[in-house]
Amino acid sequence: MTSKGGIPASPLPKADNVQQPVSNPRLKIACSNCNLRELCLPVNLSMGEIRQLDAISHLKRSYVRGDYLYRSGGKFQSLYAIYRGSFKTQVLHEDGREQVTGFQMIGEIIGLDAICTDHHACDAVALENSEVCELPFNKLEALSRELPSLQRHLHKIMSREIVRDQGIMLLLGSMRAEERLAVFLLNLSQRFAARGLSPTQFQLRMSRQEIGSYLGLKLETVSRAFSQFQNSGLINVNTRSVELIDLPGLRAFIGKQH
Amino acid sequence: MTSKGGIPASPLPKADNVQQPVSNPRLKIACSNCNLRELCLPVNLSMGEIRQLDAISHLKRSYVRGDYLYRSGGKFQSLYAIYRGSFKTQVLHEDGREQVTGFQMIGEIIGLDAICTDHHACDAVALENSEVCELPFNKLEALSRELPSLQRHLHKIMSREIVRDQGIMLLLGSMRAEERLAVFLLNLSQRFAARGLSPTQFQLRMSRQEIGSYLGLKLETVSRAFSQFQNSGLINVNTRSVELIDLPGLRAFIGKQH
DNA sequence: GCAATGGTTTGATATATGTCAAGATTCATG
DNA sequence: CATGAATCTTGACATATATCAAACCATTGC
Repeated sequence: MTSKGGIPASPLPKADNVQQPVSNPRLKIACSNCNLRELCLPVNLSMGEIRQLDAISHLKRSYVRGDYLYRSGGKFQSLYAIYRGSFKTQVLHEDGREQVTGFQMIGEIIGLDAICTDHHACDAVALENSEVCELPFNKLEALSRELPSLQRHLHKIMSREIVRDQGIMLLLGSMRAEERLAVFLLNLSQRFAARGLSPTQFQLRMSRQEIGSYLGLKLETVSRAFSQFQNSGLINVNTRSVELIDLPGLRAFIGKQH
Repeated sequence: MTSKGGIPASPLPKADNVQQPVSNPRLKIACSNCNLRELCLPVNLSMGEIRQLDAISHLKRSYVRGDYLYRSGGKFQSLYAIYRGSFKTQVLHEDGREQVTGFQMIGEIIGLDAICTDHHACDAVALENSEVCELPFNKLEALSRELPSLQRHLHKIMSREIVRDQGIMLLLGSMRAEERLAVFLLNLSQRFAARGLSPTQFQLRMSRQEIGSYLGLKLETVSRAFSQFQNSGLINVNTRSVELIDLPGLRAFIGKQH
């Protein structure tokens, strides 16, 4: 989701990874070295505990834009921690309608929707070149019975997802088009900031159509709202590159009448 | 949520509840004797395990319409299993906007949104005379480390909430007013059926305004949609008492153009 | 049983967003 | 570098839902 695709290109110590073939030192890196606090699993865990978690996880192959990480209806095996790149999740309705339910970036956990039925309830599609850490759920559950802090963290991640969804309900149910876009941009900004990236300048990894689907708007409406913000001097936008010029102004815009 | 207020008036064996002052036999009753399968906690648990769960839970006092079970920002202590009656949950935005995020009925678990921050992210308000079982979350977590089936069940409940929310996003993001109401009515119908109540005749416990808030519509639009369904012969509606005359017709209505 | 209150229905009108269409820009590919 | 395919922007117009308003109905408390 950064202009160069994910985390800074700090070299990954592949050579260290010898005595544990399944182990994945990248999980640790993705999660402890990137200002990700609270976003990924190993928070509040000791190094020993992180090693245990490492031992059950493994890095999956790369995905390019459009690749499916999983599909709705597919058998649930694992959660995935995004290690590089970004994904969208979308739900499908029988009648062909589809709705983007979220955009996930580095450090975020994906796949929680599948636990309740043992089958995925949505698609997860790569928005760019991406990699994930696979976390087999059975092993994760077993380990979290051993490690109360991991257990609590897993619960928090699920709860956070519920709260996030409630925020989107509020957005979809009671905000006007431009407010929705402002919320969207400010949320991206905040998430980039949490990753040590610029909160004011970034590349969008998704199309107007995908943003529209997420925000409950048509792509033309999204485009017009971008132009409107540009004309108001709140942002600079050129197709997918965005600069937030007036963050307080954007915040103040939400909730205003007209 | 039933016309007479929740579960059938089977007598509650209060007298049995002597040797364990904190114990709550009602949890068992609410969850194993009411066709609630999968809705409440003790599913897939042995009687011994249910007893352990009973031991950590206790019945809270009654609530009347308008009473708060908890408020946004309040300290998180417990989850609540609805034992009688029904609640709504609502999120509040700084600017005064509020949005109903769900209506919960007997057997459903409420409070999951609070885990991630240790503070409630929404209000829970009684829609009628109601009672809940309080489940102190620390104890629930400790017990679920002991009982893998309880652990899995807790995860499923959280995951189900995520999936439910995604369904509402789809509804809010891409359905027309009448479709939204049809989805709402069919969802109520299915939940009543799961409780052994009539799927076609029931009393609404919430106002047009509350339905509208949940569905992202104004109360007048909700009222018009009800009238429209009545005129089409799909339902009979008189203020808050509803009869679904043509369930297949209602289902077919969703996704239709115009 | 009546008044008062809050909730519901229905109508007339306004408005935000959707729809359709054309042109411009960007991106991918050979 | 040239070509074609996506994607994005902008305009004109259509439409679903919101807004405002009035009447109606149901429930509560006296």
